[in-house]
Amino acid sequence: MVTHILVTGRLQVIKVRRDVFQAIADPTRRAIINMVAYQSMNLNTVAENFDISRPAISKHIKILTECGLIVIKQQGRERYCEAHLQQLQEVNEWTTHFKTFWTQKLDALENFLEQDTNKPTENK
Amino acid sequence: MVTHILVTGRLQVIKVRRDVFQAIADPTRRAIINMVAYQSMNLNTVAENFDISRPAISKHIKILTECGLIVIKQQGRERYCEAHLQQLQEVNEWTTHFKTFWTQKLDALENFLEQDTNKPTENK
DNA sequence: CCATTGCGTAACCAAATGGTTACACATATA
DNA sequence: TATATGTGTAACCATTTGGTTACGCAATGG
Repeated sequence: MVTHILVTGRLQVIKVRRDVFQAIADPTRRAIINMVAYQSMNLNTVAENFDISRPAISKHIKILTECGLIVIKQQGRERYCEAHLQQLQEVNEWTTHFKTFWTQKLDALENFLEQDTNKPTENK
Repeated sequence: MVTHILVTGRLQVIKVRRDVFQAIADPTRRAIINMVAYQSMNLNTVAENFDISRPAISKHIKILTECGLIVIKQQGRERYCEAHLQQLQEVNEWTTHFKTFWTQKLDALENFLEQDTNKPTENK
């Protein structure tokens, strides 16, 4: 079911059928994205880079297409995976809101914290 | 099992037992993060803002603590959820790598795409 | 001291996830 | 035309996920 409709740039309508946060939760899918980001690649070539079976990769790619991160271009019997990573903007913006948490080292919160982390009391 | 050990700022060691990408995949957990980011809140108060049960929220918060995004401060019988969002840096950086995908509107790829999206042929 | 509040957790459950093997089928290719 | 290649998908499976209710227990407050 369509959960979002976003219009990017020039009337390019992308129907998102799946939460992009959930799509990138899986490490294999992130690896696929890294792999095809700057070089389109057919499905079998992608699959050869992993230990899991070709159908498993096929499923992952299907999920990525469902949220628009990958677009398939059929070419003869081959299907090329093209990265369309505009959807990652949502993730980038959400995390950017919290950028102060890792850029400001010594805000009041961390000062407070350091009081109990001075002694690195540890667990197992 | 500990999957990462990161040292931030001043010898503050965070043991990450869970992938942060997976932790933020759930919309409820993202809502919790938004809620406590700038104002610590005890668990029951967090739970009151959701339709799901208090134990369900408790589980979500446990997951968030397992990847270091939230730290619990016990205060009497109450447990305050404090946001420690440094881990989101990993997500922010990964998505930032692909920023050109949504900032450069007219790279060769999109030009090509517009050829087939000019007519918004549609599906349901 | 007793009731209430705030919380963790166990036990349970349905659905989603991530993998597999087996098969079908269209496109290349010899 | 026969075979090999590239791929989707069905059927199946174990595990994980996200929720519930029920219970226990320490801290608070009357």
